[in-house]
Amino acid sequence: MTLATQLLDWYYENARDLPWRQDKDAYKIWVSEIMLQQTRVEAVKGYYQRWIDRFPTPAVLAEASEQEVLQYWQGLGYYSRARNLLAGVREVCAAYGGEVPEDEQLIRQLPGVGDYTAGAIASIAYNRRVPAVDGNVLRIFSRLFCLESDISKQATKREIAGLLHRHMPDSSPGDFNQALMDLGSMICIPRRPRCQVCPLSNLCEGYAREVQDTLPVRPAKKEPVLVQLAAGLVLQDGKYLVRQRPAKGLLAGMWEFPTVELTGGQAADRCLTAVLWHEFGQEVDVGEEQFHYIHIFSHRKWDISFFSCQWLSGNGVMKEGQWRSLTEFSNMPWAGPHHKVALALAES
DNA sequence: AAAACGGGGGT
DNA sequence: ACCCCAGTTTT
Repeated sequence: MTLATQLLDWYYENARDLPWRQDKDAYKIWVSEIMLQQTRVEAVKGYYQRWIDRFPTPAVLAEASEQEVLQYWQGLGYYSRARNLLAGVREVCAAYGGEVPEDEQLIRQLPGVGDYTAGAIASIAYNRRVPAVDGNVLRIFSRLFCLESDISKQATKREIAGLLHRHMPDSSPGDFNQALMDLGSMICIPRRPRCQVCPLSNLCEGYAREVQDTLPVRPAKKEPVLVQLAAGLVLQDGKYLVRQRPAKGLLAGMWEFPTVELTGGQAADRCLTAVLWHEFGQEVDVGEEQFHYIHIFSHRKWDISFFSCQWLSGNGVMKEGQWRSLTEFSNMPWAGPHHKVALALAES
């Protein structure tokens, strides 16, 4: 019995039934792999089905507008993935006749496709014997071989890619890679791995040494930065002032209620008034603070106050931004969870 | 080599 | 609260 045999035997008995495992269509595998980058399986399922219903083939997606594509991505995060996927699909239609190339190196050239995703697509859709090193593989192999090097380091990833490649079977390399995903999801989980029911426990050096709970070794976490924002719900004639974020950076291209970063502890209402005047050339009457909302993600912490505003004089010229009803705004790709909250507030 | 990039679910 | 996820791109 080899590692691959033991793993595949377990996989064929215990494989998860996932929407993107219905067939081996390379485009569908591609879509699923992009959605799954840094995103949980449970979160992806609904988005994937909706996406395939609307964009069933590369040709259909290539014809769609970026705004609509972003809308279908709304809430999934990392929006550059959607842009890259759209650009990549257009490239496939233009350069490869709408068929995803079979060669891993060519797949790797597509925007948004890194080493992992190229390996996953090539192995799953085209049965190529290429490794796909993701967080699951790093965790599983660091335990299997008791590797104590930092898995965020490039050298560690290369080492594990080599080990993985050595252990891949000649047949069903795609199943092998997917089996590692399922093992990492159900058995070799980050905390308190279920070694008692693991099909590879007899091969696992980490388990033998009883150090599986200390692996893998990750980099020390960094302190989040606090960013204080004030957001305005500026109303005129039943429509709210919204603007589009810059094409690069945080939440690129997403629509939002106007916000202003508060530095040095200024009063939020005065600061918001000044920015609205500066950006949109008109005076507003900032009302009472509505509530306070805090959102945290990996490296930043947003502390946001919302204000309701009345648009005053009608003389100024709006330099940027648009007026939208709440319904219209809801149908645009909008930024972040704080605007979900703002929408709920505005609707109440 | 390190930072930037979202959001959600598990514990 | 904290962890961390089917990672890639930019700096």
